[in-house]
Amino acid sequence: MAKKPGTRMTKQRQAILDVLKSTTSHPTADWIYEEVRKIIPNVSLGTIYRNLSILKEMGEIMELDFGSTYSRFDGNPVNHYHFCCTKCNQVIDLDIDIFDTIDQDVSQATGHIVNRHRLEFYGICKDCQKDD
Amino acid sequence: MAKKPGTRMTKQRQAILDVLKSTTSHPTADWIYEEVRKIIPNVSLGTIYRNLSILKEMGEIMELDFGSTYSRFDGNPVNHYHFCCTKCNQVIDLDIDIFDTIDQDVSQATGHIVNRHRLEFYGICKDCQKDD
DNA sequence: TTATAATTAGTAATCGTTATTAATACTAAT
DNA sequence: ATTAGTATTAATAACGATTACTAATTATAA
Repeated sequence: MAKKPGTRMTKQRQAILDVLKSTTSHPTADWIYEEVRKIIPNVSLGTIYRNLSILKEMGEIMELDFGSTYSRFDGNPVNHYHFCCTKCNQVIDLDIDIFDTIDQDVSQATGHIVNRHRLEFYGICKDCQKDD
Repeated sequence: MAKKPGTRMTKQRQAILDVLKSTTSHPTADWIYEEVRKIIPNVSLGTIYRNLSILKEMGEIMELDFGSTYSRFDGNPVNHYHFCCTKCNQVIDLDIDIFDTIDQDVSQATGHIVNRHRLEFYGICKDCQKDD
């Protein structure tokens, strides 16, 4: 873990990271807040947001936004693609290969420097197809 | 234009649509508000939001969200990809071919019904590379 | 025209997120 | 150990984009 000098790994920050690393459910800040409260009952919501921001800066986690009014967070910082169910709003990791040359392709074609890309699919998940 | 029975094309709605169709700059609701005010000075911001929502529902426009706290809107409802400059926050249309079979591919591989996908690239745009 | 319901302007409320502040707790140097 | 310095915290207030509400207006079809 790349530790910037001066940063401390507090029990709050560790708990937030642990919660995020232990799920693949792309939780919201509020869900993380509730989970961390089970470990540190008087943790503050502001602490959740501040640390999520710091952990993102550190490259430990990713922030996702899928057209909702709120963000979701992903404990896996390595690029991967997502499927979003427009019915139940579940976000599912996709196990498909990354287009690893596409950034360079776009860069050459356009002249913009491309650092990363994101790809998302929208539709109805397997579960939601059952209950129709 | 697919017109749902009961919906009216008011001058406000028409103005909002005109403003959006006449730019490729992916404006915010607030920018659209300022532009429409030049035509209808006492138009309300709530009217902007309500109509953007309705026009999106009608398939006339698209709503974009790029990790900001606000949405951007696109007068071109046909799927296309975007480049977002992380320095100046400009959003640029990309003239690259759509992966038109990828939705089916993911659908078959996962069992989820895939209706659409979005692909975005992030980096430093041509303009911002100059002023370093 | 007229009746009906969609739409509007204006404004208040909502809600996710961010900023503020005084208190706390690491960390390193004495 | 004791201190000084500073990152971090809990609690709470503030913020800003968006949405909801309401009475008045206006497009549309009969």
